[in-house]
Amino acid sequence: MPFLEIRTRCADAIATALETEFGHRAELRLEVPPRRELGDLAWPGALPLAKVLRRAPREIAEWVLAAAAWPEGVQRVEVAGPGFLNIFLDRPRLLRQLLAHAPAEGGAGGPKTIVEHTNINPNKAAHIGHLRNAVLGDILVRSLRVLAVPVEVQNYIDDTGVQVADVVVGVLHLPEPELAAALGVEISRRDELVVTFLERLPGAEVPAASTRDFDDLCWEIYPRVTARYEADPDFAARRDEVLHAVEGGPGQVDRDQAEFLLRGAVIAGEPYPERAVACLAGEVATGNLRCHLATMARLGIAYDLLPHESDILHLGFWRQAFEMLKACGAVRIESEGKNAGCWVMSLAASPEFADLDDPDKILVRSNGTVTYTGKDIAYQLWKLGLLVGPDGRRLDFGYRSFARWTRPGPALPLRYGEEGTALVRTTSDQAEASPSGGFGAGARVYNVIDVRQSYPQRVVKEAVRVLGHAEAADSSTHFAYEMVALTPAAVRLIEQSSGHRFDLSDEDMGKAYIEMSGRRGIGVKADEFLDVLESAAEDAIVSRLGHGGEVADLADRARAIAVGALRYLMARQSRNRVLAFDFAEALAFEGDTGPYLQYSAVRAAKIFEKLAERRGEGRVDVDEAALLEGAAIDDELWDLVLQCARRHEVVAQAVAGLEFSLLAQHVHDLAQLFHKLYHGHPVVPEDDVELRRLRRAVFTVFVDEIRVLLEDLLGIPIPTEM
RNA sequence: CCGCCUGUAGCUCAGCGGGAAAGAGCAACGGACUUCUAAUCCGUAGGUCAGUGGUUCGAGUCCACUCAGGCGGGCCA
Repeated sequence: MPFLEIRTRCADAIATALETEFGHRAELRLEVPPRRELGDLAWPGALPLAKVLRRAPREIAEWVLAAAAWPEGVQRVEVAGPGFLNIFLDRPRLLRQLLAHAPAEGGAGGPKTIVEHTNINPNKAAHIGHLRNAVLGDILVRSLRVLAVPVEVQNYIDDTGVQVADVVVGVLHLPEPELAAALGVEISRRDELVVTFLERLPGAEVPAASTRDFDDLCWEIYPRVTARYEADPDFAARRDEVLHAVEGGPGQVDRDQAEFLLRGAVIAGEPYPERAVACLAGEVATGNLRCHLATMARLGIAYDLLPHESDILHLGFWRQAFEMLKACGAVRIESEGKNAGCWVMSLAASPEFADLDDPDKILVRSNGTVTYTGKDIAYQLWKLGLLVGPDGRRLDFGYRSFARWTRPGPALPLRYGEEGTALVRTTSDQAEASPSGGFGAGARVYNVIDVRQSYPQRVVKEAVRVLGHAEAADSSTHFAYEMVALTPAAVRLIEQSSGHRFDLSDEDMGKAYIEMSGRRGIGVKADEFLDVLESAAEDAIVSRLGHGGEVADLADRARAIAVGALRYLMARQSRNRVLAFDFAEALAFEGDTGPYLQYSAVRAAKIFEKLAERRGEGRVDVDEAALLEGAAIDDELWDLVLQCARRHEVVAQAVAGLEFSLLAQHVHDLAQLFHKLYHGHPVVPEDDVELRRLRRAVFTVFVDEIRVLLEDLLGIPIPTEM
């Protein structure tokens, strides 16, 4: 990282000069000035020092300039304006250094970091809101990897929750005509409908993504169930029955047996056997999960581990966490009042929660079941390696391979079902050892969860703290982001194309945005939207061809462009603003969009292609780079070089603030600089050998950098052509 | 009632440990394709950075208050 190095050396030089000249010690940081005529690095520190040292700021800057031992690589230093110290770098030198460095060279490294993201309830198809979570989480993972931090990616599966139970209730108890309608089949007896439902489960480990999958089927069933809960209070009792069965677990009952038992119960008119119901719930969760993996694979998003909530329960993780909380007095059972019979964690002692009217959070309900927050505490402790049994050993899951995936490059394509990396799920059998070993026990943990869950996330963190792990609590970060909502125009469009009526009030439709709701079936499914994006990209490619013939890899190109558009859309908006989804805006491929970035990479690659073809020249290698010494690099070329050098700084800042709009902005600026140069600095037609070499050198640095930024960092694939 | 977030061009948004002249894109208008592909580029126009007060050599950025909108404060997650 040549730029980081010279930046640090200049800062050191200034700090040393300040100390010897004025006896002043200070941590200082150099900025990159807004315009190149103001230099490449700047120190504004003389201004605030003026008061302390009782001297004019310009005078201080002059002193520092004269006294500092400027490192090699600094061409000249000036005092400017009211007292800025502007540093100009040796341009050809930095360019040569960049050419000598491997593009993906890492940084600091560090201890293992766990990122938990996606976490979609496995009871229906993913919608575009889930994509925001997954894309932000994935970019965090990629950013950490660019900084050479070892990362483990976990996708938590809430397979024993209410939402999965609701779909099971639908299959077992929704009136036959409604269930048949949701399934899209003729009305028949329930046992046949149950079979039809089970037949729709994915056959493969991870199926090819589509909008007619098992998760889409559940998408139809779920809102019908929630609607019936409201209409028929007795129906809600069914949910409790199912939840109770799920909690007991399926035992040894497998899918075939479950099907047999459920059919038998229908025919005999008897209650459903609990183990069969639990098995059905498990199949629903796993079936949806497999579909979600397929959806995320379209975006190049992969995981290392799928921790299941059922395993946290069955392996007694919660029991152990509960004992730990009791042992340190963090929880107590309420004997009276509104929380009578519940185990609560008191937050009164924590200043963070001082403002709450009711500073208690229920972890165990009066009926003895654990809340989600309770289970999350156990999970968080495990992630941090702090869940320790009475024998002093770390509690751990059993593990089993869930699917295999492969990805030839850093971005697309990601394929499941091929030899490659194992995606592992947890199991309740600790005899099943981890295939790769060593999951969990991260030194730092990020939970990518939407902002509405800030309160329970604070509770989880506080639990870690009161258990005596203040440092671990501080290393636990809730990566909060705002929801994705729909513009009224988008809702109307969905109503038109789907034929569904959401019956929203005029007041709702008058708002700036409308919240999506899986419960009501209001939303844009992820696969649906990706399909629309891909076909729009195909249209754009074809229309730009004129009447030119066929494109061999049309589908691949369209896929890359669709993914680029979507990922950039998610990255460029800062995380704490509601993303109001609008089709017209999301389908734009021009301007400040993913394809704009991709096009810069494609154009750059094309230059080298033509260069090889017409002049037999290629990239500028280290040997040829030596010829660049003393080259006159104009401001425009230099801007691009400098921007290419700033990756580490930008990524580190983005991770520190969890703000990826900074990354988006950085890559956009870089692409913009390139597109401008493209017009004014031709390479192939340039006959001057020296000038051509310089441009080749700058574009060599650019091609490498834009590839890292798009593919490695943002997960945006670069198409062959556009 | 309390807490958090948001308010920047007609629209959608950047602007991040205060720093040099407020930036993109879309929409509007005018220009550039026999060229390394125009998903691009150049130009014009468009702003009391919600408001008021404060801190500072310097505030869109920090502090206080006000206004407007959103989200939380569940034995849902």
